[in-house]
Amino acid sequence: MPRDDASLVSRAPAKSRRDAAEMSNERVARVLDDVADMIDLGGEGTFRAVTYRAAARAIRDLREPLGVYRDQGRLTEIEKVGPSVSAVIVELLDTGTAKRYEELVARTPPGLLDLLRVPGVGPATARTIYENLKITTIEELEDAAREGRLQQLPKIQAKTAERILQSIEQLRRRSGRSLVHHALRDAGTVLAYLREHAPAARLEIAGSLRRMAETIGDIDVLAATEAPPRAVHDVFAAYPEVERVLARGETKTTVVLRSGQQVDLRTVAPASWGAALIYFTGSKEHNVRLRHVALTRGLLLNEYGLYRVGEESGPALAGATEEDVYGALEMSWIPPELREDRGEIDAALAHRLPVLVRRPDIKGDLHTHSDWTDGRDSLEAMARRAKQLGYEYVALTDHSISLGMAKGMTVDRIRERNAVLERLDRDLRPFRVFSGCEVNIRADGALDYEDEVLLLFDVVTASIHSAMHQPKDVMTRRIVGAMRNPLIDAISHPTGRLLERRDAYEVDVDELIRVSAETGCRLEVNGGPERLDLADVSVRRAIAAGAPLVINSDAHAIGELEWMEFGVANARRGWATAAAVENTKPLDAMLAHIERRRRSERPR
DNA sequence: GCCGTTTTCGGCCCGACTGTTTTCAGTCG
Repeated sequence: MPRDDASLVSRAPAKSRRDAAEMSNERVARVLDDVADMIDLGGEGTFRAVTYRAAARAIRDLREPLGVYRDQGRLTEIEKVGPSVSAVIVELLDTGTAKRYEELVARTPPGLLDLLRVPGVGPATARTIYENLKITTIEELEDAAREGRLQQLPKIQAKTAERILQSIEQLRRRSGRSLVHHALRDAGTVLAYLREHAPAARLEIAGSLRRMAETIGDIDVLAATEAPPRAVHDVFAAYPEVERVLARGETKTTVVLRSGQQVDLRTVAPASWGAALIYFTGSKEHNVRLRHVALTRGLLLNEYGLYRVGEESGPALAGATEEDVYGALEMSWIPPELREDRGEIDAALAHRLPVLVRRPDIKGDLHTHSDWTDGRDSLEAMARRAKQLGYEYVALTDHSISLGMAKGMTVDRIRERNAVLERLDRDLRPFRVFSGCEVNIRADGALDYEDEVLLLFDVVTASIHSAMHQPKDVMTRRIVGAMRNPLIDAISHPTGRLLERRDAYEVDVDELIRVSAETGCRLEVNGGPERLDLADVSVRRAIAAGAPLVINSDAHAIGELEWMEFGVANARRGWATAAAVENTKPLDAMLAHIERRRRSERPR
């Protein structure tokens, strides 16, 4: 979802009848989130805001459209949806807006919601800033901070003003790109619709989504058809989720969906399918290098095919499939995840591309959460789904004690939880269920638990959840300290970045890689679509240095276990083979690892 | 605003961290 969705104007509910009839769960959830923000800004009961936010989240987790719940009179069965919220939802579904929402909009200064997007600025600060300086835009906030006006306000001094300026800069660098799971969801529904209705021989997603890039710009859809492509484009433009058509030509249509996602459809003849798929998959840099390789052989490559220079109007040497085109250039076929001009073309010319890790290579997920802390499903539901997904084992790694927000586990609760896990472990054999923990690394570098408590677990991953603004050397020492404890198996989301939301904290990743290779403490490739941490380039450096990796979903609900796929894609983008990833190893290797850990057998 | 009873209000996740404060408010997760 593009970032500018966050502005008040673009987030306002749709007014037309047609929109109202089809207001999506996401759209309703966003209005409820706005209501919560505006309640906070107005200073009326914060718990009311908490409820709206909780309802929005529950709605995002629904598996059916809200319309179905309304029609069956089941709206109040949704968590946190009572009489008031359900009335708002019904109004939204029926009319596209709601009185409660309109009233709040009317008395909230336009643009004030935007101030909340600045990390470090919450409702109280936003209100102070507005009441004293009448500031309602991020631009005005920036000016005021630069001119020193901000720090004349109560509770705001130089340091706070400085932090606000930094946050605004971060915000500026955000690009309005979508996270991969959002883009994938939109792409899936578009593709399903086209496959059912459009007269096309082939349909595929191309572009950054096919390359499984960290974040996605437009969704590119490629269609092959013998017939004149007009009919395909007509069907596409009539897709019910289309909000507006930006461009409409003979072979290309660009639309914006209700979700805010832009989608391009292009059509080609089947004989050009492979060449077009390469061209529209990119990256641009990959294509440039590829065309250069073609030219050195006296060939010309474009989206229609591969030709001898000067014979572009004649028959193509290749073009129907990607394999044909790469083959005609005497190269191996290149997996889309590698097409970034980072050496893959030379490797393909030498037929020395690595065999990349695949999702079925993964034997177990070692970072998952249950409703014992901040997850949304039970230990049993998580374990059973993990088994269904074809793994040999799973570790439930709920949060440690200091994450109050996540109901961190006391020693008593750890023992109680272990009893449940032991029963599951017996019941689901030969599948194995391990007791794990995501232990917090505190500001001073200490772990939340003493070693004797860490020994209550089979699998422990450590991570940073607080004090993210420490200097680089302090932060690095903090993490390295955890890595040198042989009871710590891995470091989760090693840089703490949240894509499109928060930069990585200052940390010497190369030092983490070095210590990882030295101690065997693994570095996690986190599959959470808003983390994908480590970044692909760091994954590649880790592999080169011989640092052991582990790919995890960090799932907080059963549906999120499939985020493993994103972690695998990210590892592939970092050229990872199965051998570089520890949790591709089978159960007996995992059991041996747990046994070694129990005896603390690891270089420190 | 919801929830779950101790059925008609009181509690709602709560601790760490930061910056501004000498005891706490705001933000975050």
